[in-house]
Amino acid sequence: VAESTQQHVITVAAQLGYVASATAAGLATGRSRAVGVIVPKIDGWFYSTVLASAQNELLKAGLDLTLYRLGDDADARARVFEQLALRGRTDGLLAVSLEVTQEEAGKLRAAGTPIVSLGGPIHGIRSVSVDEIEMSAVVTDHVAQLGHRRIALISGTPGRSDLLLPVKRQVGYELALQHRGIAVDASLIETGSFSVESGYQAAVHLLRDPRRRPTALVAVSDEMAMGAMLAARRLGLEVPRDVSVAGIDDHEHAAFFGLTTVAQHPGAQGARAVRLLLRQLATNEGADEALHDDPQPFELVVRTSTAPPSA
Amino acid sequence: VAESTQQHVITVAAQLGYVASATAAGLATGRSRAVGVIVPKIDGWFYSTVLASAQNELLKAGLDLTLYRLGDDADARARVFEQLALRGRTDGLLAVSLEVTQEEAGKLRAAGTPIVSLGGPIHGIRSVSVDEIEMSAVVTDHVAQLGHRRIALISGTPGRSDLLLPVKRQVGYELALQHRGIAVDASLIETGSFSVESGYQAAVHLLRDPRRRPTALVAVSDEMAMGAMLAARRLGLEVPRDVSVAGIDDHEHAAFFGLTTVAQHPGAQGARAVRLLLRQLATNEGADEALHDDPQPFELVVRTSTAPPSA
DNA sequence: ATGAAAGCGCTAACAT
DNA sequence: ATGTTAGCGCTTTCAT
Repeated sequence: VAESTQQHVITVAAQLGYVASATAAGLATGRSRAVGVIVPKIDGWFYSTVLASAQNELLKAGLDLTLYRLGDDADARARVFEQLALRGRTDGLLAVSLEVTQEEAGKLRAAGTPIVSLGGPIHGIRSVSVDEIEMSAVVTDHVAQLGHRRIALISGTPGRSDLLLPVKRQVGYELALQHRGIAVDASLIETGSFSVESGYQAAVHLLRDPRRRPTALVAVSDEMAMGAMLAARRLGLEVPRDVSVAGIDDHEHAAFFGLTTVAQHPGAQGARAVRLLLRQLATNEGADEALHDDPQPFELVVRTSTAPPSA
Repeated sequence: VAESTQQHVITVAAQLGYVASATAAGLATGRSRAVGVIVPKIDGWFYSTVLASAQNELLKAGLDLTLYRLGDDADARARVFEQLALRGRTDGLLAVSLEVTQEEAGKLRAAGTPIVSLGGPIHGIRSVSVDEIEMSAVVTDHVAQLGHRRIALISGTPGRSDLLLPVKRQVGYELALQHRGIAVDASLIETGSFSVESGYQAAVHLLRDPRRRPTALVAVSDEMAMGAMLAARRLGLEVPRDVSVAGIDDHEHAAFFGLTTVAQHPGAQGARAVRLLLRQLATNEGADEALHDDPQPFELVVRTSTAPPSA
């Protein structure tokens, strides 16, 4: 074919706005150039950060991101798994903080695509996560090491989809105390729902009575820790003079609040999970690699909300 | 065919985990059973709420949601529009708070699918949005009506993708003041970046000097208003005794802060936009309906952060 | 009513 | 190296 003719065809095609049909290509190749990301919810700093970086990484590879959000409603959750079963819609799956029933795990497998999980260990699949227990133990130990003995915990009620998270973090707290020879006192443990407001309420309960007041307060999430700081101030207590407060996560607002916390890096985790998935897609290798957890880094960030007890 | 044979086939198919290939169906029908949602970013209360409800609504209809996030990076933004041009990946597009260049608008149109926009008027396409100017005027007027005269504004620097939003809200503020016969004082206008922290900084600037201090403070978003409340407290001022503070949006934390604001309903807006899109998909009708804005409801929510000036 | 066949628009394997 | 052709797995139209 003559050079000029080729040029002409290209020009005309462009003018007509021709673009190759992704669907047809998909049929022919058997790949959809899309990966599904399953999240429990999308509001909340952790999820949106993971999602943003996953999207970024996928976009670089020219892959679409199909979003599946489970939500609180059991009905919607069921619909998601149904939809996922529609084989061939995605080339791979990224499951974020997902804890699934046996049946759901089956549907996931039935999707027949590579899966990588982030932050939620699903039996038999590659997972990227941090050591929640250790992370929690690290902050708790930091507080204990400052000399505190009456260290309260604002724990969390597990949601439908992330059951283990608060439990693990509570275990870390207990382990750290035991390690320092401090007895775990159940009356020093309150439960919140991961929101700022619930942290506020829990802290009010814990701090209200001056006789029983702890000298330090560890919250299982930064958002609850911020609520606790607000509560302390409202009760006329100064942080860290009257109470130390520490959280877990290194939320985007943590620096603003001067909150001592353990930082994890959801963006990096998301990117890593996607790259893992991409590699699996490229090499078509399934379970050849070690499936066990791939522990992600975290580090203690000491700011101004913790100090030795003033007594 | 015998009844029993039919049953048998169905059973075997189920056992094999057979599911119809969405791709093949897509090729045959010309529809992908997915809609693309374009957002500037996904962190932030407004976007994640819209996204969640859009996802919900789509799921009910059995449609996938393909997420396109523009991000701050021009490169990534360009890639998104490229990707979108891959015709046939989506049956429709929902553009959230999107402001596009001429060229980008062209690519959007080239996608050849129905588009509905939410919160960002794009020339020639159906859009669901609130009257930003009026919304802002309503809070400002509420504050003025309480008797305040020195009313400061924490405005916003427009992001790459939502240029007009802060401008419109500032216009609403100015209009409301003029309406009450109050001169707009440029020294009473600070600019933030929509974050809690930037609201804090802006408020510090505005409130630091007791002689020039405004008696009330309107922020162009609730997050900045919360930052302002925190700043006021830090400066030893009590809200609303020493300064009134009001915001716009009715953020999920607004009630917790006792913040007076104007509520808009991103969830309802998202659901409405999706339903509009769905109808367009079903009826294949393009521009037959009125394209002009479809104003969404909002209402003033008076809480405890505003009161008459104490002087 | 049921079944056969002709595409949908690509990719990949083939023959030239 | 280039051009040709046979599918990919559905939907839909057409003949039975």
